[in-house]
Amino acid sequence: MSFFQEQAVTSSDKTFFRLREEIVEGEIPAGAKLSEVELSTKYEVSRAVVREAINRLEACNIVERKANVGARVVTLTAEGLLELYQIREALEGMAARLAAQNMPEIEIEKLSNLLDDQFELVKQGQSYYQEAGDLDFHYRIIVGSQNQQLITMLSNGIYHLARMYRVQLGMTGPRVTTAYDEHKHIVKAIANRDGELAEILMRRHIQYSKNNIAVKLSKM
Amino acid sequence: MSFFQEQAVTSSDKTFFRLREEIVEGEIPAGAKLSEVELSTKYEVSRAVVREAINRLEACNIVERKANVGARVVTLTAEGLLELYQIREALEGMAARLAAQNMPEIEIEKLSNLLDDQFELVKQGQSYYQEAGDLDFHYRIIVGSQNQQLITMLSNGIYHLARMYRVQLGMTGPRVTTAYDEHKHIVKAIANRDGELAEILMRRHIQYSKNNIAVKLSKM
DNA sequence: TATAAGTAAATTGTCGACAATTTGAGGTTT
DNA sequence: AAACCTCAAATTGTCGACAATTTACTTATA
Repeated sequence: MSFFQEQAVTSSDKTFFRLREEIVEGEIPAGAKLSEVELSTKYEVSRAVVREAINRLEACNIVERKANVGARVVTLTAEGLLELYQIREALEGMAARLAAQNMPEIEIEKLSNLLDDQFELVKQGQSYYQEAGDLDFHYRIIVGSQNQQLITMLSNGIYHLARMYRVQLGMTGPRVTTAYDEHKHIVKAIANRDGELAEILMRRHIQYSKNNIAVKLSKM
Repeated sequence: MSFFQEQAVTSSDKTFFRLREEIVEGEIPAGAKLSEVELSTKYEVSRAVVREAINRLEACNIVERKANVGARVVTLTAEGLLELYQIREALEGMAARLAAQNMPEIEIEKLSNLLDDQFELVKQGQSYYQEAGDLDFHYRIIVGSQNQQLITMLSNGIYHLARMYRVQLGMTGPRVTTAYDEHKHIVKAIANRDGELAEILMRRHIQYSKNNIAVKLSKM
């Protein structure tokens, strides 16, 4: 499930990862107060490491903090989710464009093979998409952009937040049907080194996801 | 010079702002080690405060930190600067598109008037651009997007880093000549509520800046 | 001499205690 | 009853000290 494995070396790292996991997966609900003393007793670490972990979560836009008052898990709104998808559209569109320029042939081939494998599952009736496969696809293209800052931005920031939104709004496992073909076309454009087309297709792909989510949200 | 004024309430805030200023403006040079004890004596605060400030700088991508070793100011490379401009192109392009959808008429008018004022200066021979005016222009469009996460991302993260690059690579006060016209056209597209054109023009505008910088870099 | 092992100094990571600020309850005044 | 103080409890912000780790120097050995 985790590609880019981050490894915890300090106690703060562990606390940060654990806290992020609990928030993203919904154990700690949206809007919840994060009490430093409470968490430090729960995790059996000092307040200082909890503080540092919370600071990092704030940097990820997962919690909001007010001076002298405290930190709360961000409250999720439909607008916030749509905003996030607009950002993803811009950044991942650019990633696809850059991947068409920079991604090594061998990586493109591996990505193509990955899709073929997934296609086998589709034929066998296993519903495309598992979320993991989708994540893997997007992540490989991001890495393929070879823009280090873009990679950091998307893997550290956006994805956890996006997953958090989906979990908390009850829309894990997005649309199953057409995404496979869209992925296919994107890879083809990258293989053809057609950056402009790759960007257009990726942006449209993300727009579809966004619309799909917007529809679900409007039924709530 | 500072639009979105952030106000420091805690001691950590002050230390963070001050440290960021010193780094961005080059008083603390690229690659410099940030010793916690040294800074805490220099600023006359505790190490905890300095630590928190450094953590925040890390979140802004202004310093890099290795566990049990310490934090250093990021070393600036030409590739890094170009990477940053690719990200700006994607995000600010999207911002322009959204501004065309969402920016209130009154704000568009104020932006247009701002450019007219600046045009007076150009006629009087005062070289367009001061950096401040350029920043103001871009910032207003970003805010006009009304995408809160995009606004946060660009104002907190990207801009300080971009300025830091320009200062340290000795390219403050970018190209003077054509930028005014480009700004004019972008505002016109926004006023016409033509998001697609606004995005294209903004992206091209940033590409020009990037190319301009790339040329300067190649002469070094 | 070059390499390796060992040790001391310096730096970061973690902790518990104290200071400053906010919050809420209770009482007072209009 | 509503608005406004007062004060205590709780929470966050800051601090100095100790623990763990890295770094650099010294010494030993091939």
